[in-house]
Amino acid sequence: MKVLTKKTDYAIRALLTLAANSGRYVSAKTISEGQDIPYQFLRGLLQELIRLELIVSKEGSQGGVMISRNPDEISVKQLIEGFQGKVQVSECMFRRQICANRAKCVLRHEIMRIEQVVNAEFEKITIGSLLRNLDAIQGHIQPAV
Amino acid sequence: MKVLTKKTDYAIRALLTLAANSGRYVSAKTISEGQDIPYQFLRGLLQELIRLELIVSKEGSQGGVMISRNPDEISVKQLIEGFQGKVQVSECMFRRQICANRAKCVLRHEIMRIEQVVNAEFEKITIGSLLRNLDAIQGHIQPAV
DNA sequence: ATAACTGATACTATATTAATATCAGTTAAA
DNA sequence: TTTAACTGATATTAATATAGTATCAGTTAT
Ligand code: FES
Ligand code: FES
Repeated sequence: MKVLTKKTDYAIRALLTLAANSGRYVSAKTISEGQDIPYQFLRGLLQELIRLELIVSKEGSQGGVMISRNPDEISVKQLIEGFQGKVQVSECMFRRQICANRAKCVLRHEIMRIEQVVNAEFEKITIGSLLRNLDAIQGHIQPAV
Repeated sequence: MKVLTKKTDYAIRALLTLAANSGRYVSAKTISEGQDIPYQFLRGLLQELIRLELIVSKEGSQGGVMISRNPDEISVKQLIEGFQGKVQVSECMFRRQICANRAKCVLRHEIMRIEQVVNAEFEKITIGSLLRNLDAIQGHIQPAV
C-alpha cells in the first residue's frame, strides 16, 4: 500500500531540480535525464504543474520550465492533492443508513482525525525544506547544466 | 486517494457482524445480505480471514464462520496489512544513489515518521472499539438471525 | 436424500496508474 | 532563413491493482 504515486514522486523530484535552478529555464529533457523520469510522462506532468501555477514555461530553443513560487510555499500536501486528490481514508464505513446520524458518528470522526494528522504532516514538508535537507546531506541536487 | 480499499472495508464490516455474534456461526450469505457485500467476493475474503486466523469456519448445513479472537485484539492496522500490505509512503524518494547514505537520510526519516503515525493510529482502532462505538450510537449491528 | 453450507480455484471486468507516440507551433541562433 | 531545440495539446497503449463472478467438489444437519 503506497501513499505517493510515481507521478507525485516525480513531481516532487522535478520541482527539487527546478528549485535548485530558480531563475533559469530548465528543459524537460534535462530534468528527465537528471532525475531518471520518463520523458513524455514528465512532459505531461510539467503541464499539470503549469496549470497548478507552480511553474512557468518558455517555448522554443533554450526554453524550458522555471519554478514560479517560493519553494517553501509548495507543500507535498498540495502536490498530493493536485495529482491524487484529497487524502481520504475511506468512504462512509457503514453505508445505507446504518449510521443514521452521520454527523455524530464516532467512527467517522476517528477516521477523519487520522486524515487530518496525515494532511498536517504532509503540509509541513515543502520543496524548500526538502531541498535544504538534501543540501545538508551532501549537496546533491546540482544546478542543471 | 483512498487509504482503505473496499476489501479491507468489507473485512471490517464482516468482522463487526461476527463480533456482534460471537460464539455463533454466521453464514456468508447472512453477512453478505446484512452488510451488502457481494457474496462471492465476501467468500474469498472470509477465507483470507481464516488464513489470518481471525475467524474459524464450520462446513455444511448450519455452518458458517465465527470470530476466533478477542475483538479488542483485531486492529484495523492488522487488517490493512493483511489485505493491502504495509503502509508505505513511497519508495526511496531519490533513487540511484542520489542519497548515498540512505541510513542517515533526513527525508526518509521524515517520511517514515508519517508512516509510523498512521500505523499507530490504525493500531488504536480495533473491531472491539468500533463495535462499542456503534453500540453507543444506536445499537446498529444486530445479532444476525 | 437434500438443502444449506464451506474449500478451492479460475475467470472476467473495471479502474487506476504508468508510459508512449504524434504533430503543430515557438524561439534562439548558426 | 533554415534548423535544431524546445513546449502545447492530445491520443493511444500497456501494466497493474482492485473488484466482482462463476463453478464444482466436498461437508453436515435435518
Ligand atoms: S461510518 Fe458512516 S456514518 Fe458512521
Ligand atoms: S530519500 Fe532515499 S536515501 Fe534519501
